[in-house]
Amino acid sequence: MEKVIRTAINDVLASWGFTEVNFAVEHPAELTHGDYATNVAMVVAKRKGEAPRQVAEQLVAALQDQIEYVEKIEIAGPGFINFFLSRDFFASEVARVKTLSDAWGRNDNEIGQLVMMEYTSPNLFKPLHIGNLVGNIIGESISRLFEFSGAEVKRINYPSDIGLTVAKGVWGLKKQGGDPDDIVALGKAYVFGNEAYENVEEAKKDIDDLNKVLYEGSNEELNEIRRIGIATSLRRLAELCGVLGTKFDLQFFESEVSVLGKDTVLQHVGDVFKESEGAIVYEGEKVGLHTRVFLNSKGLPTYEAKDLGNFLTKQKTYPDWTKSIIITGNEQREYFQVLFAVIKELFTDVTQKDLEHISTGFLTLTTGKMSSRKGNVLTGESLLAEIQNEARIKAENTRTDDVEAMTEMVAVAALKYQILRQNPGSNIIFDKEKSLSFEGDSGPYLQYTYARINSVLEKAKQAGLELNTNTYPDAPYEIEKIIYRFPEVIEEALVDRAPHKVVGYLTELAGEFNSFYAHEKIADKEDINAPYKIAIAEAVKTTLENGLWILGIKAPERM
RNA sequence: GCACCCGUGGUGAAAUGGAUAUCAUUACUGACUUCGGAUCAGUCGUUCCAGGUUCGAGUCCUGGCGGGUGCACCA
Repeated sequence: MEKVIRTAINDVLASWGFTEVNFAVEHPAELTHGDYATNVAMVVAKRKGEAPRQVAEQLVAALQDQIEYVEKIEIAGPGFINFFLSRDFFASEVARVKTLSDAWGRNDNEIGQLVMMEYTSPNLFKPLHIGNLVGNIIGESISRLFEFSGAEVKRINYPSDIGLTVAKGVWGLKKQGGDPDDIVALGKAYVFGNEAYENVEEAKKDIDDLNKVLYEGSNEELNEIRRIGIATSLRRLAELCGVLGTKFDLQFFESEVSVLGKDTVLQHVGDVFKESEGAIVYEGEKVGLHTRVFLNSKGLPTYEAKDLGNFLTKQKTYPDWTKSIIITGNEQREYFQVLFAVIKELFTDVTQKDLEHISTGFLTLTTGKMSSRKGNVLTGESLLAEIQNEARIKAENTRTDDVEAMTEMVAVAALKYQILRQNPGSNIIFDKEKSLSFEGDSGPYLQYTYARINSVLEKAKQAGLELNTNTYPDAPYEIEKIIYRFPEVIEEALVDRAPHKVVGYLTELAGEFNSFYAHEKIADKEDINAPYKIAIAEAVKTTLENGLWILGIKAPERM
């Protein structure tokens, strides 16, 4: 509808000889200002040399009765043009939701795109970091937005299986003993190794040497410890991804890509890279960035060279890629600018495609309750576990037959909602109480609303009522004015890489539905509008279902 | 030191340069013999400071103040 109005306005502007006018068509904050509003009159007023209101009057005259479903056009304030949609429009949208069902909200804006989406990317030998968890949740949601818009998405995990972190873990296992097959022992070994590295000069040297030995692969015993530890970490990661709802298409390991990265760097010493103090560096200053080391003075590839190798490996695997998106914490923002500058300098054909880095904020807790658990650092795993413990209590009070499944559903919803409710780049202050409160802004609130609709629809069915969109009351319900906006929200959320717009929309939809529910009896046999109210309930259900899918939150039939 | 990001009710957030800054929560008030009260209705309360650009600034520019992050061999 927005596009229809936009096109109609552009046609009029073209007839006046104006092209490329940058104006907005949006939903006004106030419902009294109509369903859509535009500022176009104020934008062209200057170019046309007339007062905004005067321009608006001419536009309204030209548009009057020209747009289907627009019933009334008004001029307001300094020159806003407000469009009021007809009652039939809302009814036709409710009917459309029913028709489209699973496809409701989808578009084909990204059709033909092959998106390589890299996210989560943890350090093996170490419990899943809180940042990895945040990245996973945001990455999965943006992946789904792309898929909902017709793109093909390849989910890629790029775990670090070699390097200092692994060396610390292997060293810890050697020193302390412990079975590399045991995830708990692995975690302890890493903590031990990390502490020693930071505090004991001798240990630091040991670990650095061990790191080099692991790179070379020259010690069978150490190789074996590393191999088993990696397998253990990956198993654990797969478990967590299962709970979170992510399935990777591919995993590229640092150890696999590092040779390619190193060779590429060595081939371009002199033209792209320089030698400096025994290391091979890229001088980012020439493009307004900073210098970074690609090969250290021992000749080992750093994160930089490995990431270069990672990019090349991805490119080789998917030669037809059109977008490469990497999601990490925002402390790596400037780093990725340098990396992208290097890639573009090395491979000129890449400039035709999109390299994108999406950065996520830090997650901290409101209360000291979780973080102060003595000695325990907050990890992605411990956060999820804590939420699950609380969620279990709630799940026991639901109407479900499967408490374990419900616990997981509610816990994941609570966590994902809190992370996805705000702009990906801004820091998240996590409030466990609120996340599970089931009231207001929360994942479980959306799930509850969904389950409730389902229950009402069940009741209606038992009463022998059937959905029908042919008869409806003269005035549209408020909820109808929210439902039809879903596809627009999806489009905007993808363009802005902003799943939080979907969250905000669904929360408003759920709130509006609950209000509708409180004021109108839906399954009432005596009511001639009951079939239409059922259609509305059905439409909200479909919208919630599709929207929650974008967020990676499950919609329970009962709870 | 330099660079990047950020500063919105008590708290947590939203707002392609648009109309009276929105939502949730807290506190207070009110509504259930009800299709699920895990609900609904209402009241109180906000753009860090100083300039500038604009018909119009939370948003853009300049300068402060406050916070976070990054800046050579970690990832």
